[in-house]
Amino acid sequence: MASGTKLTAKRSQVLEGLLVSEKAVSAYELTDVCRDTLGYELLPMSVYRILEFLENNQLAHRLNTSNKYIACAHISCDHQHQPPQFLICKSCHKVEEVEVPTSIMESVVKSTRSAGFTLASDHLEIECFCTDCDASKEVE
Amino acid sequence: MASGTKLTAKRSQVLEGLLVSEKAVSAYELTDVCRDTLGYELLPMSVYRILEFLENNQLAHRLNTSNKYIACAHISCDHQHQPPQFLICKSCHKVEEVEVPTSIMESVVKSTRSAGFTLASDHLEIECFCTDCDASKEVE
DNA sequence: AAATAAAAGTTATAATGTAACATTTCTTGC
DNA sequence: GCAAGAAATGTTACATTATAACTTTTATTT
Repeated sequence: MASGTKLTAKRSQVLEGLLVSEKAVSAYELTDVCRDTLGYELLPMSVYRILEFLENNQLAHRLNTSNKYIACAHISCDHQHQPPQFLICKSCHKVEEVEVPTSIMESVVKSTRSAGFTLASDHLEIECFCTDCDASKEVE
Repeated sequence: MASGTKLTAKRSQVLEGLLVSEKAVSAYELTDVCRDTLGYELLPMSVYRILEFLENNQLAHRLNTSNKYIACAHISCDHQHQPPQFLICKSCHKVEEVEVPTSIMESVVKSTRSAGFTLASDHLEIECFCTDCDASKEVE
């Protein structure tokens, strides 16, 4: 845990909510999960604040593509990882976290630099359909 | 233009609004631009609908990362392009549209497939800081 | 011109996110 | 231990983004 901060009871509750969700959830959905499934009373404002804390401490990721949150897949690891690449199902919000190959990351950084930009995100988000949702689409 | 649909006056107005904006704008911001800069009266609901149309007809892109919209850089082209990669300044919302190298796209598709997902998006979004905003950050 | 389809208007409301300030809880130096 | 300050959380209000449902207008087709 970084920078003199603490994983308080409330913060643990929100993290627990993320972990039991098993998919990306919005702050409001997470508030519901905490109350309905876990019995924790939290207001959305608190959930937002706590999510920000979890993000800053590498315990959760915010998926900008869908305005949802997910627990980091490497909470219990003590070693460094490559930047994550999130495969996000647009339909059911299931998320797979895979590592971005170094070669890709280099290429992205390169094209970013040559356009006069510097990278601001620690991950890539890819919008997908998972096997289940893809199959159900084909039946249409 | 695809599928028997028409670029009506209103749709042209919204596209014009996107073009004069020169950065990514939200549907509500675009409503303001259309009224204040161009003199077109449009309600946000109409703007949303028209943006959806423009997107379906490759005239605009929705940036999921920031819930904003931008005109396609290749409106007047008649040839096919590689999938675009958007470099989006988190601070001022300036957007650079560059082509995704084939090698990267292949790698992304590959890692997507091997995780059991299929690609659902026609572009990549990269969160960045542009030169101006990056510089102003360093001064802090 | 009547029937139909497409587009746009209108109203209401849902969902997502943040600002500002109050209160409570936790540290820390004494 | 306790007072002072810092950190966390509670609370209220509101801003922003987005969509649902229905009506009216405009365009197309026969």
